[in-house]
Amino acid sequence: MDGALVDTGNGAEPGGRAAARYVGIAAELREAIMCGEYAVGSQLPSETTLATRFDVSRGTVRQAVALLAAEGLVGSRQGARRIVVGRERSQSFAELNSFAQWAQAMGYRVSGQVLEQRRRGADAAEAVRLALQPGDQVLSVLRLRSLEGEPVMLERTVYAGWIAPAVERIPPDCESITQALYEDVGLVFAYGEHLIDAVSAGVEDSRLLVVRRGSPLLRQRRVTTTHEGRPVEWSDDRYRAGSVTFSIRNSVDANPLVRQMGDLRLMS
Amino acid sequence: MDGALVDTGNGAEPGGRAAARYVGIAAELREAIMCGEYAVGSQLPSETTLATRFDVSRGTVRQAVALLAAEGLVGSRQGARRIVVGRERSQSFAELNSFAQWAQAMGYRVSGQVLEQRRRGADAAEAVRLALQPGDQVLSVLRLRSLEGEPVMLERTVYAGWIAPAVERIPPDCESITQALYEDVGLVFAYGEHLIDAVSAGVEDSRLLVVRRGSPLLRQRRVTTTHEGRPVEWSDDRYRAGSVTFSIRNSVDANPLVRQMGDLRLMS
DNA sequence: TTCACGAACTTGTCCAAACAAGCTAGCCTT
DNA sequence: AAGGCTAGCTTGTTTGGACAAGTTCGTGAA
Repeated sequence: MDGALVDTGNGAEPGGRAAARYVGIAAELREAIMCGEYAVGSQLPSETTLATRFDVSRGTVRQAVALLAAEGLVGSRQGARRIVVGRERSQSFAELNSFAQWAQAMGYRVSGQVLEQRRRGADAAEAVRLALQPGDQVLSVLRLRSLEGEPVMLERTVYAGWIAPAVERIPPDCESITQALYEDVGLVFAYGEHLIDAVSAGVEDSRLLVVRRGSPLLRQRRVTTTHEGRPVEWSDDRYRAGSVTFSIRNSVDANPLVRQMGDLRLMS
Repeated sequence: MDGALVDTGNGAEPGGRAAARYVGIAAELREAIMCGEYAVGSQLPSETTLATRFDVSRGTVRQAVALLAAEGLVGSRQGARRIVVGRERSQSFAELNSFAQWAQAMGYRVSGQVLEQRRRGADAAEAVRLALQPGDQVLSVLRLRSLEGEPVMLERTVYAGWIAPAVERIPPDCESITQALYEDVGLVFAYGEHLIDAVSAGVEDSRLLVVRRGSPLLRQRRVTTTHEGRPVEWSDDRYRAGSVTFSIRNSVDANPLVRQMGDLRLMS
């Protein structure tokens, strides 16, 4: 018996085939929507129809359309046919997390440069974010990212000590840190939490991004964790105004985004 | 026979009971997570265990945890037990769409004031966003929203002509337009698409929000549509820096947010 | 003509079962 | 003691069926 011991190494090779049937069905439907075969505002075929067409059970069709719903492409109400609500697709997690992977997917020329890198002890706030003890060793990195040669983003990242050696092995002009860490030590950035707001450019910001002091920057602060929930990095990324826009599609019963209160005391 | 003709008007009464079993199970698990019963980073019981405990099939348990996964509370990998990755919950769609409903849920005193309101013809861009013909009648509204008495957001909204009469019936100091439209004509804002970036305060912005000209504002542009996919409004909301932060939780295989390219030509 | 009713359709919820695929921990060999 | 292997656990995928609940639209009555 058995017979299947092939290679237990890892099943997550890039470009690997997606075995699941419903993923394929979702892809076909997505393609049809993006091609305009199903216009925005129009109805999708019923689940039963699709089940027959693809020769699967209704459950499998439901998984496929659930995927599209999560991407914000289709909406549904009980009793009524599903409708198409959008055309562009939300891309993968990598886009939010890796500047390079996003830019490359969009076909832009991207570059990055480490300006500063040093080990130090974690302060109280960093310790909380990274689930460390205050004073534990962390690696602090300042990186400037450019698109088409123009500096567009300044990245201040703090890595947890346990991943620091791998980060230090990365060449200073590496484009995609995410990818480098995956290839080097197999680290996968699996979960992320992101805070987005607007701030004015400080002295360092304005000098490196080549903008006037006090000019608006879009700030994305994020914590990234592994599959096991272990925090890897805490980062403060600042984009030049106009260089990047975040986009969210949501529906009445599926909403990933939350507004949070700032500190009113700091405002007056 | 039958007997259920109560009111066919709408089935979405606030506070209505959620019949679905899996919603209740999700609520119980969510509660346990937020109470710290399952710590961040720890494992959830297995699906089989939960199925036994709640006396339902595994499929139902899977629906419940899928809900939690969509909220960003738990993560999972095939073969390994599900883990808790976060504690705060993403709230409902209303939060992203309705300033008032968000603020009220957070317990803040919120107010709003219409500063300007007039009908006019839609320009080309508006026509596209609202699925109208250029020149079709729209209602343009300028609203100032305040939190705890402080002006924090300036809202420039364009409503499609067909909803304009209902909007005009709303009193100028109404707190929640979303709620007013629901109560008046039963309109439900079902889907939304949002673009988030940073801009400098213009002349009008700076005067009304009481900030210096050129100071950073967080901008949220959005299109909202009905259940049927019909666009209702197109809005440009600008928040004082520091007053509001957007927050997103995502995972490697569920990501609602997309970064978009700005126009590099406008930057130099 | 208008409105209420109901039949047909469609999505939502739930179950029970089976197998595939990945993970973990403990056992056993080296 | 270190390391490889396997058994058992756990999540992922899929099927087929059943009923509930909401929508749509045509028919028939007022």
